[in-house]
Amino acid sequence: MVSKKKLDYGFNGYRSPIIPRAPRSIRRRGPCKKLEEDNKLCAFELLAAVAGKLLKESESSASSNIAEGNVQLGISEDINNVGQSKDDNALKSESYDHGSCAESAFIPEISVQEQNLLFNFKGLPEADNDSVLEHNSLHASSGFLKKVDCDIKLGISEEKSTIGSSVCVGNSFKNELPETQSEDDKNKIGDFSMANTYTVKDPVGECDNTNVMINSESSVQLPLYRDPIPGASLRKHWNNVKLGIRDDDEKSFGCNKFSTKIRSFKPQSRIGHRRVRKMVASKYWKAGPKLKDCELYNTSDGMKTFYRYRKNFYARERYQRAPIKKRKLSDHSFAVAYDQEASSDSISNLPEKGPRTVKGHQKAKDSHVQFSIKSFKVPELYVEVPETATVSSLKRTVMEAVTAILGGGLRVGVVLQGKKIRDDSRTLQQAGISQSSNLDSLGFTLEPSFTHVSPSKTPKKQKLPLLLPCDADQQLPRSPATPMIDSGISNASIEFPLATKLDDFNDCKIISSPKTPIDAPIDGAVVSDSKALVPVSPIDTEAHAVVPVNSKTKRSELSQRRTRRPFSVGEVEALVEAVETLGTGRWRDVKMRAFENADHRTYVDLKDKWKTLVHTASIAPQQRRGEPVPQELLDRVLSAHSYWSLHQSKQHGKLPIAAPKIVDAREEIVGV
DNA sequence: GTTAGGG
DNA sequence: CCCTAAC
Repeated sequence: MVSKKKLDYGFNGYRSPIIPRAPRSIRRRGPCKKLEEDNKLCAFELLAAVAGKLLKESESSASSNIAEGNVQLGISEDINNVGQSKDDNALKSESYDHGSCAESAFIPEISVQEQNLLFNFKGLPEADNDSVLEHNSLHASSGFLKKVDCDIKLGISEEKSTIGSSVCVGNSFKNELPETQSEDDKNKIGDFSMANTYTVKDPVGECDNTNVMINSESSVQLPLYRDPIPGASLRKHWNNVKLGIRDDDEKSFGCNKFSTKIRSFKPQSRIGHRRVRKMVASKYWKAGPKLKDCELYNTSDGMKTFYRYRKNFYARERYQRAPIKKRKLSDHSFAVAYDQEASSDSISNLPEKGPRTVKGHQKAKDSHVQFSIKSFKVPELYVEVPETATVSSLKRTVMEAVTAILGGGLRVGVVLQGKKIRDDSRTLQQAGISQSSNLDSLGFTLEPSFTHVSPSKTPKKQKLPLLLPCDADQQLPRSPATPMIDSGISNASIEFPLATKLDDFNDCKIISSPKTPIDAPIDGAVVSDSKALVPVSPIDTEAHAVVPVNSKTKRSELSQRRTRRPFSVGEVEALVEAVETLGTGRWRDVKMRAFENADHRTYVDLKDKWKTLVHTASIAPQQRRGEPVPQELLDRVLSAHSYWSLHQSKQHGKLPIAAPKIVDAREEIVGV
């Protein structure tokens, strides 16, 4: 075997050849397998079926009592939970086992360590202070039949000494289910309620200070696609994300307002219906008229993104054969645990306050404005599961999709009057955010910070630290957020509650109202019929502002271009080394050999790098840019390149080219 | 899933 | 780096 022979390729001596594996080209290649897709059922259909059924059945029940019932259910349930360990407080997946809303998944519960959970419901003492607890199902329901809003506020007030930022996570859902409802449905709804509710022991007590609890009108949404019309889009979103201001007159309707807003900005629409109809053949779905209107975001870009995710899922699965444990919602993963800093920086709104970029920086006496973010809408997710998959499997799949999005890294952006506030060090005052000014124009955005989904195949490999605490043991599709990108909250473990709102169901209808004319175009643009659903992409406000109307930088989507990670000299060397040995055309092997642990370097990257190296080596040094690569390496690049060009690495397991410089020293030896 | 190349 | 065709 030639492989064992030592070949002298240069003056530098031998290099023990490595026995390369047969080139992939001659390795067996399985026939195309591509039907998984065919065999898979659109998860939506499944979900839709459930939802549709639910709705259908509920069409005959009265909703008014639902409202009340909800609250009660919620409360009772919650009460039981209160006092339990935080783990117990954590979301229970079971909580949403019932009635799934295809449209969105909500993670109703919240588990915040050591936090105070405030469940506002009618009757909640709002007096002792200025806190304004708005919304509330009961209030709302009384005023608006059929609407039930349960808001949960998580008051994170760490001894007033800290920022006392409180994030109120409200999961408001409205049941606009018509008339009556079967017992079953009630139960379902009840479940939602329960899930959504988390209660409170000491309602306002904790807020008993000068803090003003701002109504959580804030809603942050990750739009699936970018709105072609910048301004419009922005406005849309921002408006929805405004901070609630205490308003006694309206306190009871906070939720309603909120929901309305949310609806208003759903891009959606008609196309959505169409799409749904197409996608979901389910009779149930059809049976659920209300659902019809649910919007489905869909764009080719989004789909792409999705596929990207999916790819990852697959990849992960492949490497982590171990069953993916259903993630326990209980761990802080999805808990609405906002890092203090993060929350304070991006979520809280303090009227008059000094610098507050640092936790604990505040004076206790500062008055705070607390506002809650009712929910973060989870971008549309698209999952596919075989018809034969188990429900559990479906759940897991959805969970993974969600996790991929949330876990991929999100950061919060603050937008004020259409402008993104980037300077994190500025105080709210400096940034122009004060209660007296334009809270209405204040908005928050969720931006994906995961620039790439790491194709990491080595689960064991440790991920970047900035991930959530629970990250370690989680192999779920979570990509290490790129640190650089994560500037804002890199060290924070922020978890956005997924919220699945019943709200969405109802929204559907309301949504249909031609909210933003601008939506139209969008809809029109949506053509893809494929069932992909996808994670939405957050809008890049900045881009919006600047991009011309047609601009549709696909990049702005979720599928952001990975951050550039220039190869270091060391990497180049490793690459050269590997290629010298393995030859070109075997990038996967090169990857394994030299970049096994570099999750961010895919074999494609290596291939590309090699390509550029060859180019670089071919051009005059003056024309080269970037970190200079030692000429020596470039020489080796050329040598190896020419060598392997002559000896197709594919033909036989070739020998490595050992010596730099003198490449063709003895090519013939390689034969055989 | 990999490769090879164009973009 | 991305995207894709081709394998």
